[in-house]
Amino acid sequence: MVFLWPNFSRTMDYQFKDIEAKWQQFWSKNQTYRVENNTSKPKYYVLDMFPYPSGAGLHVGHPLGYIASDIFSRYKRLKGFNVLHPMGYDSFGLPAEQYAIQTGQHPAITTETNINRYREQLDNLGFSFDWSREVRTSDPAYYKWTQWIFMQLFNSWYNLETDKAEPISTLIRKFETGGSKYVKAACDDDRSTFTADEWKQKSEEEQQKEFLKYRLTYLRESTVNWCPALGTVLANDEVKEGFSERGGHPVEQKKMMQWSMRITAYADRLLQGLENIDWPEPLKEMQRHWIGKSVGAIVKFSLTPTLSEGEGEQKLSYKTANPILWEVLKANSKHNRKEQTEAEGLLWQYLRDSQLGYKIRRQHAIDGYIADFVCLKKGLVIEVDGEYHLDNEENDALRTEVLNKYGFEVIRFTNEEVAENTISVAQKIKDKLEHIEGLKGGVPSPSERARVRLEVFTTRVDTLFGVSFLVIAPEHELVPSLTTPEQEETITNYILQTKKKSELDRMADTKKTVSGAFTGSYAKHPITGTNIPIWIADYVLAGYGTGAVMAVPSGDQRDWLFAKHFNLPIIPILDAQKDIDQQADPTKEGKYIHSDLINGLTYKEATRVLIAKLEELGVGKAKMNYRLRDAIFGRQRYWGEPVPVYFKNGLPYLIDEKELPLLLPEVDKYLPTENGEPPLGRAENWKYHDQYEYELSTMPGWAGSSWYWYRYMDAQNNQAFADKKAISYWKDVDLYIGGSEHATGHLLYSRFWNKFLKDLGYVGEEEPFKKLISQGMIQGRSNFVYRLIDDEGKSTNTFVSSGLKHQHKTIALHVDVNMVENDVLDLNQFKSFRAEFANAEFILEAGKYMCGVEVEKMSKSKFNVVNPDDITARYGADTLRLYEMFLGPLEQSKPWNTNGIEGVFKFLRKFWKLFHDDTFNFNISDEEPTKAEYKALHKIIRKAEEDIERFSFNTSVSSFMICVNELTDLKCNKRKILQDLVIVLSSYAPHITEELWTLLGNQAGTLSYANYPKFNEVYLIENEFAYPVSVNGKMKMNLMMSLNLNAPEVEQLVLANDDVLKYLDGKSPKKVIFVKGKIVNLVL
RNA sequence: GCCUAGGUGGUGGAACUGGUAGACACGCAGGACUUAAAAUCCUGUUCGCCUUAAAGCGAGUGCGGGUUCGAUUCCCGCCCUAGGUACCA
Repeated sequence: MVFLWPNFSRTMDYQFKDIEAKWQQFWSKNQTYRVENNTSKPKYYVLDMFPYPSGAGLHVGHPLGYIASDIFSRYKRLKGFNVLHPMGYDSFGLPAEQYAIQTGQHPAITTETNINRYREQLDNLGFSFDWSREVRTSDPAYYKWTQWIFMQLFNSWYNLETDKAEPISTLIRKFETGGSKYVKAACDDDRSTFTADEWKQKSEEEQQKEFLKYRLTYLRESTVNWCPALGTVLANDEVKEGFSERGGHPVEQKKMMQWSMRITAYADRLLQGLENIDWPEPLKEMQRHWIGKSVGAIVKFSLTPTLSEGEGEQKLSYKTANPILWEVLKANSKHNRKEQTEAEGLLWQYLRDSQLGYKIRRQHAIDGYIADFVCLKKGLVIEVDGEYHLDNEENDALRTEVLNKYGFEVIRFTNEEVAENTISVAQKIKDKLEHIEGLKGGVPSPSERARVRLEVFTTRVDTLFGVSFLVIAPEHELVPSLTTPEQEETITNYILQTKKKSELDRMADTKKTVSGAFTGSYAKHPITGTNIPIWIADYVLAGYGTGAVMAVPSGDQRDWLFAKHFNLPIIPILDAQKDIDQQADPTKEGKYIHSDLINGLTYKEATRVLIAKLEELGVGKAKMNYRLRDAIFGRQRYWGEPVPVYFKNGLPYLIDEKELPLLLPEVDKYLPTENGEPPLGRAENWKYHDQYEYELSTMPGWAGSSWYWYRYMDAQNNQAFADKKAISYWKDVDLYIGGSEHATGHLLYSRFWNKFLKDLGYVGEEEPFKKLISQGMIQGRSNFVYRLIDDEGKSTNTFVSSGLKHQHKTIALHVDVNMVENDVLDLNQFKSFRAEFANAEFILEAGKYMCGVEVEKMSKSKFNVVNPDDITARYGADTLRLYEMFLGPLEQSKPWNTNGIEGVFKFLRKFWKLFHDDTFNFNISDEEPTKAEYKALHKIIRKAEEDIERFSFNTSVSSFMICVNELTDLKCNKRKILQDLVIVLSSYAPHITEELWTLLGNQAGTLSYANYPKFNEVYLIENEFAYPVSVNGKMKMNLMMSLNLNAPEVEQLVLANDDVLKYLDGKSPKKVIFVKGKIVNLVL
């Protein structure tokens, strides 16, 4: 291929426009950066976080990381690596859908338009991406594999014994051979217990239901931000203070059945993995905190009977409801009986009047819940659930747990089961009733209930003897049973008060006010047996740990405040605790006091001894606790991956793998249906095999990005998400550059999926991203003009320069930064900016209008957006690339300021001039370079190498400038120097160097694969050095001396020097410090 | 509150392992070239004092201490800024 370009560069100054266009075309046509998977070269994988293609296009902040990664990739290529440096688009997402709702345009179309614009902008910057590997998450050929991974997750469970994910088939084998007993899994809390025989007798549906409790992706009821006015679910960041960000409509918390990912199974591995990856410490800290592992202990406090004698052993017969809630429950129960569902009505006909031989009650209150049906004698609760448990206020799992605690067993049926086969359901109930052992003596008495133990989680089990009270969350399930009649009113009031408070909480300041209420009950200390009062308080959260804490006022500030406020004892436990009458002292130093069997021990010893003791007594054990929750994996949106699932009898099943991808169906509108179903509910005739309902929610934004780095390895493969050979060659990402805003989202989910894929043997590495650099944000730098206000407070058409504004009454207006240079306003541009400014008058300072400055987020509304296209048009891509790096350290956030760009542009012109004579004729000499010239070159060879390796791009740009300044001073135009300099600079400024590379007589396109010049120390060795001579550490003068001299020789020379003697003031120094090659210091 | 990063001229920043603080660049000031402007080149530019000048003196890396012959760098206490996070037991 021959390029016919005018030979302009031989007769003209640096023409960046033509040069850059020429090489961008050349690289594209010749596929210069196409990467092969089969080479003998070592691999290096450099990845950027791929962008979401928004309608606004790129601003100068976006390419910062791409430039850095491109420099690094080009550098590694010169160093002989086979570098994978791909780019793609995270193209599913909300903005496109929002736009579609507003305009009716299909999101695929607007996404395509945006991608094309992004591509054009990226192409302008001279990146060495291999575009043949581009991925788009919204492309069916891509999301086919996202769906496929979802299916693998659905078909897997987490075996705690092998500590990895395994196919469900291994779980089945375990159930069939040993029942549920020996299965150790990360699973739902409400899993059933059964023997192998019982398992085999279970129906297919019962088995499926049980699997769902183990699968790594499963259905769970979760709370979402539901906005009735918009008819949609909102993300957390779309909700501002309880209202939707768009439109300001009220948002409510609603429970919905949602797909979830069992990321908690991997909590510990996600934590451990952080030890072995080279990520910024703050980012790792964020993930650690997000996972929130606390190593502690569960301690069980038994409860002492709370009711007065006589009452104590009385059976409650059928009065099983919680007395506090009775009025409410009674009303609910009545309402429910009237509004019973069809299925409940059907079933009741078979259960009523002891037809089964047992007395069954319906809508019967137990504690704080209403059971659909209950047989009190046998202690069996029968629940009929809607498919999505729509009626459900409480969490089913919690409910079952509570009922189990009181000795009830719970069996559940779905509406469909009952409706389709009422008789067999009734028969199952009868069987159960006949086989169940039943409650001993019926319903538990208060004292029996009191035998329930209160579990607390603590990270400081060593403080056990400093416990002076227990605090449980107001929502804790045992609150009703623990409340004595005398305290009923107080407790009820407090619960009401907390409920109100949580609503107002957001408005209120964060100042801590102490509040709580005494339940009237006591617990026994597990070791000493003393009575400990039980309180409720809202500083204890129901959702963390066990929802109950043992309060140690001497060691915990919140407990301390509580104790002071309610006049509870504060027990010192360590001899090192100080001032505990002033505040809590959480120290672990010193020896224990007042602490029974651990008196005199240290923290470490005490913890070990106590846990052993608790375990021996069966009242506690060591326990790990995590803050991490399972991740919701569903959005009630259109523009996302469809979930490859259909429902049969209310249970989810996967579609056949051969049927992938499950394509996103066409819909008439991108809004929810009238019944509040997600937009996919609008799709016509969209049924699995024309009969079963598909899942209507789509996958969240992070689905497609949780594995995309593997797709780049083998982007066109339609047999697998990537070929095994490609994966074993590229392995993992060596360098990942992106924004730290993805710290706990994308970066955690990606690690999770990677570990899962590794467990199943699809990939080889435990961690996907070996090294990660988080780039700083580029902020906007806004400019302001100051408009005079007249006496009546009205705006005038006169504007005053920033330096004089304090002499007048003014208001500040944002002014477009593109009509401001070095904070000086271009008055003509300003006048033509808006009609109202056409006749504007100005009060100038020193003949100029100076604008005010503020650093803000870069956004259109603040008129501070700088488009990279404008910069490249004016200065070229090479200048922009260098300038973005020159701005400062990559990891630091900084405002964009175009002010310094001239300096970088001048540098490139100076560099160009080295190769040309005064009339811009290409002019290079083959003479042997001088020592000084070699020195300048080898300094930059080493410096650029060191700086790139530590990602200090700003300092290397400075060093390039120094080098070119030196060579200019030396009037160097020697090939031996300049050709190597071209290679070293090429990763930063690829266009100008390609041009000069060919002018030097090299083959076009070969620069990218040249060899990085070898550094030779010989050129930098000096035999003399201008030693700084300081007196008492203050630098006074430099003294040229040979580097071969040793300490006594130097001392002699220095003390004989006339200039030095001036500083000595006639004294002789007490001591002379000499560091070879560094410094001489005279101590007087 | 806690975690993390940071605080250096008018500005962006440099000084990598305790050894010449302010490299490089912008801006500004003065000058050369030009009819003029742009571009380019040269000189100066931390602050204060002193000086016709050359030179010199003093202070100085958020504040206060400490270690050291020597501290932007290490230690202790405090203040401020940015990002993250929270009644997490």
